[in-house]
Amino acid sequence: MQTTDSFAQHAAESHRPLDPLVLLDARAVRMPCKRGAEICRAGEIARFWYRIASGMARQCALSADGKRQIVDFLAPGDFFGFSSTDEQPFTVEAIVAGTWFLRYPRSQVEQLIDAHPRLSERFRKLAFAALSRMQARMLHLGRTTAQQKVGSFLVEMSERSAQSPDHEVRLGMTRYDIADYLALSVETVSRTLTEMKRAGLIRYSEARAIQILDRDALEDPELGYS
Amino acid sequence: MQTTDSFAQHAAESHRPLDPLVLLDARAVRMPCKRGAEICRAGEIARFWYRIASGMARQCALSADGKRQIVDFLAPGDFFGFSSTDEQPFTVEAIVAGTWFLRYPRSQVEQLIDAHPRLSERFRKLAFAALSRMQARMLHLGRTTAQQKVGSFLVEMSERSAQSPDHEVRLGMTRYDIADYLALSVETVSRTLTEMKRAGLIRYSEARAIQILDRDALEDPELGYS
DNA sequence: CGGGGCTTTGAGAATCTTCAATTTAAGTGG
DNA sequence: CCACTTAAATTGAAGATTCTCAAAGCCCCG
Repeated sequence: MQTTDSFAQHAAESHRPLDPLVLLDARAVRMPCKRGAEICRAGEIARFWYRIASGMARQCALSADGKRQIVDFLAPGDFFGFSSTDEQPFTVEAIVAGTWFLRYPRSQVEQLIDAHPRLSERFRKLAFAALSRMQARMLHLGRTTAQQKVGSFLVEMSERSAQSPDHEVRLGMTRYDIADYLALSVETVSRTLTEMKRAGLIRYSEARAIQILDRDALEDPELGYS
Repeated sequence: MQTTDSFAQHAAESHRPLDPLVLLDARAVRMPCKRGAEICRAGEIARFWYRIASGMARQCALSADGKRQIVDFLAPGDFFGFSSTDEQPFTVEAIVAGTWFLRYPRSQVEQLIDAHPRLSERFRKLAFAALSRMQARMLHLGRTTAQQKVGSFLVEMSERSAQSPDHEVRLGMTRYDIADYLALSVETVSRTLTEMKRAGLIRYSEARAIQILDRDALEDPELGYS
């Protein structure tokens, strides 16, 4: 259901003698980047497709009036840089130190896709999955209260990241990024998290690493605080 | 940039002797549906792809707790029903009388796509475009104030619909649908529209047909009312 | 012409934002 | 490695916006 699954899928299907994704990875360049560094910029010619190898990144859009807004967070395994035109639609920036990404030359990838129907299907479904995920996210952002927004955000992030046994979510991004993404003020995000901590729904390992104690209450605040 | 363009693209490229989309349309069944009727339902086996021929529809998601939310409005030309799994991800319902849609058998379409790389590319880009549009919409929904949400919604709808010379937008959907979509209360939507009317930014032809008088002010409320 | 859904308007309560200040964490250079 | 500098997170209080509850008017359709 998520692009994050792509690594798992890859592993699961590796018994196939000739998985075309291997051909694709042979064309990729693996690159590091620092916290805050730009991986690609909106408006540039889209000569590459990308995938996060490790770390985390934010995908930003620029509105007409020049304001930047985060439209997605990218975790290891996530592809990005797709465009229906020749222009990169979004800017992507690393948000944690030690972020690595893979860069695929678009022209070569498209040639490969044309030659391998299975690869074509794979990428079509990749795009469909990204689309579903994006629409599913609108469910979260479309929530009305800060409690609901932050709660479903935490649950979403925990589902996207590899589940650690203690339900810890390593967020990586700052409160400012979360606020931007959820269309809330930083103060409200902070206050809401504090409130959830007080109510026993979450626990802090660090400011950016949170343990989920009551998942159901996060998804539906009615249950948590009466 | 929008899936709405697909008809225009089709026309523009019709000089080609064998546009593969023609092959695809030959497999389609054209079907009418009444206002409120369900075209497809979330959770069903995804045996078809669909396209709106005329009228308008709403795409709804069901959250875990059973609440329905509108994640997109579909206009003539828009494809839908894509899934990365075998399940239909969303429910789609007609919202105006006289809505017609096209239904494409998925298995046949996928066979055609495998056989025609150009068609494959077309659908890949279709999915990418839908993705961009979805993310662009998050810019709108991510706005903080009701003024900004409703304003950018009107502008978006006017851009998606065929531009009439007097900048009239035929919305089709009710205030309830708009409120659901923008995560606002019906009353706030109504009050905001009334306020915009008073400020001279819009004019009503009917309740669901609105003329845009000051597009810039709608996109950036700072300009409109000081 | 009656009914039901849709739209609008009002007023009070709840929520969120803004402005301001403090505390905590992180990064830098000596 | 520590002191220093800057960024991030938290908390408080006042003001603005939005939501909820309630009711009235409108309009299409049968």
